Amino acid sequence: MIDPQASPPSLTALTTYLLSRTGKTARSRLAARFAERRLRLWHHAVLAALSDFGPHAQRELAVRLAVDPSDMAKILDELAEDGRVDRVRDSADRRRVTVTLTDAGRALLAELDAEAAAVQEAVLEPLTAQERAQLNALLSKVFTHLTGEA
Amino acid sequence: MIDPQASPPSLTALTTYLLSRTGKTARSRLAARFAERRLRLWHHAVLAALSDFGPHAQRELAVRLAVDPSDMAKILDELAEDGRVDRVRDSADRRRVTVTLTDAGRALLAELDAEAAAVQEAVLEPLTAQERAQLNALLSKVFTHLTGEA
DNA sequence: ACCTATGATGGGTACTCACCCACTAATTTC
DNA sequence: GAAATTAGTGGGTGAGTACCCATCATAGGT
Repeated sequence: MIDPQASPPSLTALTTYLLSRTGKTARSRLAARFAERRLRLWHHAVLAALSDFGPHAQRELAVRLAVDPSDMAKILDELAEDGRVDRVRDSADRRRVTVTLTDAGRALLAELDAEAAAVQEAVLEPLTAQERAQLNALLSKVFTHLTGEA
Repeated sequence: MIDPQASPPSLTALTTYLLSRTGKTARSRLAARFAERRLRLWHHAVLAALSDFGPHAQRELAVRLAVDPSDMAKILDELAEDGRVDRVRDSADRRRVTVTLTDAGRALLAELDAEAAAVQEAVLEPLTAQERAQLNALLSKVFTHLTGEA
């Protein structure tokens, strides 16, 4: 019987391969948890953006998260349906819709954050607190480099 | 104007978020390079597995790389069409097909490895050699933990 | 020899995801 | 005030992916 887990060493030697694989499992694990609530990762990102930056016009949200405005509308539909966000027409510019986080939205965000933390705990389990800090610092460098160069 | 690069801090604080994002860009960059050759990442993985472990029966390859046997057949179709692998019926068990890397396959693998190295160089550019070694060691721990627990 | 199990293959399906176009309403420009 | 621009929305499309099933040839068990 062949061990399915044994990936080719010439691949596991690549840091980007490890990055890709571990990132993928982390994302899919969280996505699976969210799916039980009929939510996707974008819902979490939108709630987080609203919490971090305050109310947004829809288009601003879409630009910030690099999502198609049309898709953002659909995501907000679902969040608004459950009362997680409020959408109110801007009285100054009646084309715009200002999106605000509701209390229910804040509550949901806290739950989703907890889910994310739980997944992270499971993924980073073999690392000490020091190593986790190291990893985060290294990845932050890479991330800002990647997002900054585009 | 809103900066599209500015992700919510509460997300970038999550190591798994950074893991997911950086892994995704690394993978998609390499996939884009491979696509120019009409290849996908699986082609690289298959060639690497054949190089690292030697000839395989098709099913063994599929199990090892966790790919559906049906999909493996299609991948090998494409590699065989360009003469990158040889597929010969096993004379002992004529159901099995033994897949072997050809010289042309080895040559292609070298090129794909170079592409992967180039992408990795671009992604990890801001890190020193020491930091890269650290990152690789940390990710290796996480990776073996994740693949081992399933 | 018969029955069951296995390897390879072809074909098709379901699902996600990013993307794009058309349309309406409202605003700005000239 | 007519024309051009912008915000939001609905609808649809195409690529990519992971499955799943049916089939055929071959082996192995009894």
